Amino acid sequence: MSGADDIELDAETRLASDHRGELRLWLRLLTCATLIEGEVRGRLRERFDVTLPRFDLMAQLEKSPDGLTLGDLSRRMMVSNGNITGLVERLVDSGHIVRMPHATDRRVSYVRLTEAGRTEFAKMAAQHGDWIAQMFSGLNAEEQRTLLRLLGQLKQSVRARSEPA
Amino acid sequence: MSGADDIELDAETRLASDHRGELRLWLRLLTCATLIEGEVRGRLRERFDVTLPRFDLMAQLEKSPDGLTLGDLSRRMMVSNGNITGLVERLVDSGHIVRMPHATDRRVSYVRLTEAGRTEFAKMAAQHGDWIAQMFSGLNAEEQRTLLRLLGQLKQSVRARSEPA
DNA sequence: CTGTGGTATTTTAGGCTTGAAACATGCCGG
DNA sequence: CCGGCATGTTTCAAGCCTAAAATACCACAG
Repeated sequence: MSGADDIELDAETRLASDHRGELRLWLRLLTCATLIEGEVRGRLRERFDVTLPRFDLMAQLEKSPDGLTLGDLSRRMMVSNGNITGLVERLVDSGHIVRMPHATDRRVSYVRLTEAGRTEFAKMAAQHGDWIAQMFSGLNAEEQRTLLRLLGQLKQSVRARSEPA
Repeated sequence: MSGADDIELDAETRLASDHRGELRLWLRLLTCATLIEGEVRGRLRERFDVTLPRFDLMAQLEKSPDGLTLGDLSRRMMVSNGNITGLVERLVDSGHIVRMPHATDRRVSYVRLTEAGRTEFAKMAAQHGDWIAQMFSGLNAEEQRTLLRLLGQLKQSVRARSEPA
């Protein structure tokens, strides 16, 4: 690909390869994500002395009371396998989660919240929801719906053009 | 703003503290950012053997031909000071950028692209623009405008509710 | 001058993250 | 049974990132 006969400047000012609009949009999206993430990270650390990746992992487990394998976690959190190994190790050390062997397949290890982990997570999640809601409160219900829809489209668009697996 | 009379009609299903909609929106925003970032990171590594943070730093310098201080970089890239120190060190080692002392203030150090750095960056930036444009191509011009506007609102909303400095 | 408070950068300790290679098992055709 | 390929997890080296403390310097009041 990239053939691009961008030699000719089409119409008047805009070259065939002028992607400023999309770059601007991407930059703004990234700024929003970075701002929100930074805010959440700081508050979790201050008020609960927990890191964002740990919180995210616990959130995944909360949604799956029967436990998840490390591979499940890796896919759902969209991070590498090796990353999960370390995260799980630290959360086991702190008593928030436990490992359980798979009944028959000795390769896989399930992981789930402990009682203490679930209790702790519930407190954090409640606050977390409030923080997020507050940060999005500058958009009314319809604007939120529109944003959700457009981001859904974007997600599909990105997926379609990245890993056509 | 924020008024949100969510009292009405939450009689049965929706509690006052139900922030599922906002959480869903945040999750989707984060997914989009993660997907795009991962895609860009992978391609930069494969085709140019460069990391995303290095690319980002060079992009900032490209926009400021007269150079930037480490503090400028830290603020614009929204990362910590210490992070910039290490990033700059590696980019100096690889010959992409150079440090220049401030004329009178010996605390500050300016940094700018070398000729080689600028040339290398130009190649990367052209590709980068194409990748981004392609990933956003599932949205038409109007949808992109709307998304840009809503993200702008979100950005303001987050800023207003985080650091009222 | 000289202390005092502020700004720019670096250092430090710890944790997160990746991609690739190594391990450990499971599965299956022959 | 057994070799070979696939799958799940860990290890490894390198780099990214943060918050906080330390360092270096400037400016300015006295």
